[in-house]
Amino acid sequence: MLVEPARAAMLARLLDGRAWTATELSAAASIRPSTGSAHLSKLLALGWVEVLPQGRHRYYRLAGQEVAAFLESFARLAPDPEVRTPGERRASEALRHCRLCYDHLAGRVGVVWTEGLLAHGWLEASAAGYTATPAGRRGLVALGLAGFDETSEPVAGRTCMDWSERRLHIAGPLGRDLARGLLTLGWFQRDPRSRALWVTPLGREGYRRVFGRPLPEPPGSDPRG
Amino acid sequence: MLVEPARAAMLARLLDGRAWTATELSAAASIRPSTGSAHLSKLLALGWVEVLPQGRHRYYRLAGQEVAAFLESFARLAPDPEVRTPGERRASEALRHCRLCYDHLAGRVGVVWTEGLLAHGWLEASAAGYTATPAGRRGLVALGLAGFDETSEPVAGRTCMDWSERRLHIAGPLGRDLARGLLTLGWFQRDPRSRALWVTPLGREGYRRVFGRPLPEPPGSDPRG
DNA sequence: AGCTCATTTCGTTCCAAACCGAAACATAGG
DNA sequence: CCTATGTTTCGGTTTGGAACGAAATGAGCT
Repeated sequence: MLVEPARAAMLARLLDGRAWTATELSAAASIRPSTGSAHLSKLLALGWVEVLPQGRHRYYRLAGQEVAAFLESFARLAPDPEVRTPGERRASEALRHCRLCYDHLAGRVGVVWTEGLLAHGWLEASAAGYTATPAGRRGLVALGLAGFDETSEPVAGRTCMDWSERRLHIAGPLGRDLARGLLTLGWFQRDPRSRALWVTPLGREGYRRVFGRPLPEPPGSDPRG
Repeated sequence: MLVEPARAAMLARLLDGRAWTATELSAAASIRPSTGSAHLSKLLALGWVEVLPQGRHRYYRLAGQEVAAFLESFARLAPDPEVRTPGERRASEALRHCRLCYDHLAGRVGVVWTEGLLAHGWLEASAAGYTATPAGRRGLVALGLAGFDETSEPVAGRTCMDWSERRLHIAGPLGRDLARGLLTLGWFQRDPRSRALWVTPLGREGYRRVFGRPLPEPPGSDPRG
């Protein structure tokens, strides 16, 4: 059941790709830990989440990309939850602008990054999705990203349909490595309370340097250059 | 809710891409029409199905390819429903062998058709999925398929992940036209009670003629040549 | 108009499951 | 050991919604 509010809230929390404790997930769903535990054991039985016991904590995370992709595709179909307060509006807008879709960039920024890489010849469309070109590997390594050097395996990625933009963006191993690298580089910063990502000044400047044009600003932001 | 048995049965029935009356769908779910009507109005409110009133009948069908793709991806994640009786086993095996996934071929046969067309150079992988090559268009037209002549729009298709085979196959407009054409040609025949497709002798012979090798038989079938 | 049949609406019953609090269990740390 | 904390299990309450039958609605047919 996906429309069950408590489970939906827990799964939404897990969609940032991180592992969360049972108590944290229960809090995210505004229910008591005992109730949350029951939900988590159901999700565990379904095989949608997996658990990593660490000491007295039990960290839950999504069981894999397939589950994440399924949940994202559900978000694309489900009617937008009602947005009432200004705070909710801001949060929703932040998600549409840039977020983690399990392990890769999504939202407006994820899409323009993907399309920029394609236009730049750093990414190539293949049967199943995307592949990094030799020029792209060199370029990414030059930016300081690890895991794209020539000696390693050919890095492939699949496509992922964005529920907010309704356009394709890069996912799969390639998308994951790219997002990881850009986070490590400090071009993006995680919102600790959601799966939204904030573009740092470093990231904005880096995008302009690589692609020769400014990164789109989130609507409603201060329109200074 | 997708695990609700009645709704799941109705949606499974609709996954063959056809439109069904409220009574037929209720029967497929083994519930009374009044109960079925309540479910259908919920699905309607969600935007997952749409209704086409015709006389005193109201024909329901899936609201589009996105919904169908979502339901198929759910089937890929959900644990296989328990198969008990020999009849259920036969039905399940028929679905795995060849079925309609909303509007295009799926199952083993859908996958080998796709891979055959690719190997043959009639289909080409592109960014978003597949495109028919000029040679492919000529070949398909020569087989008697409509809608692939050179003068018409370039026919593009997207990929669809098969829940039973876990391999990609051709969907989208191209996949739809291909399935329609092959049905019209009499190479496949619909099972009136499910979304299974039966390969006719014509279809078996046609496949061998085009691809130079026999179509895989469903396991457990009579192994005569 | 009167009949039939498909569908929906309404009223009601009933069960599954969502929820909580208390208690049990497990692990970390003093 | 003993305590503090995170998690699950257990009982019990409550509620949402899935189900049915009866009646209302609406479209075709004669």
